[in-house]
Amino acid sequence: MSAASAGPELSPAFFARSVHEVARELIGYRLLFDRVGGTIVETESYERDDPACHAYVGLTKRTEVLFGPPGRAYVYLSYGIHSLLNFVCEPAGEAAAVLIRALEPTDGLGEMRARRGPKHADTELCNGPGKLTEALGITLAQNDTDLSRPPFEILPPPGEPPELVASRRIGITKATEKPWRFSAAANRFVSRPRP
DNA sequence: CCTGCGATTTGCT
DNA sequence: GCAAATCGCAGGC
Repeated sequence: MSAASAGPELSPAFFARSVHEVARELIGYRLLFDRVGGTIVETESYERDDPACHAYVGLTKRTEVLFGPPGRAYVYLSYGIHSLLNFVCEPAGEAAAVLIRALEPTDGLGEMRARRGPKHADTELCNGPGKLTEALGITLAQNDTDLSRPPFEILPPPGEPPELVASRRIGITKATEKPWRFSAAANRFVSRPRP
């Protein structure tokens, strides 16, 4: 366990370490956006020297957020449709991020259904990186914004963090062998069953 | 239960 | 010009 959280507020220093460490520790934390959100149950880590990471190509207009200071949101458009939320990690000049892949909804289920559609079961509201941003109302407007300030709120687990499972990352074609997908064991809100 | 496909935009080659 | 860190729906078993 690391640390450092004196108050309920999560400081940028939390993100200024190994992206894989942060990705593991985030499981069990609560993520809220405008008071809507839930417990993080699935993450993936991407590092600079990683062919699957956007920063692999170096510094461009798109990746400058990744090369910037830790503790910011990196939001980009996937398949022209979905906004995917990442937390920028490691000191400025490095380039790494944690992709938030699934939440167990705890707050604002009504608003989530208003955005996602009324017929979704609880387990289908936030069980995917594109689904959770839609449920929370996160868009490209949040790219390069500060995670330690409203409307973002990231809170440590109230008790013991859940047991972790590491497996291969999903939906990528490069560096698929890396075990950098982390999820809460036996949790029904993950995006897909683990191997 | 599972597999296949279209949607729709951006960023880099 | 095309691949992409996805999703929902259709259709088959």
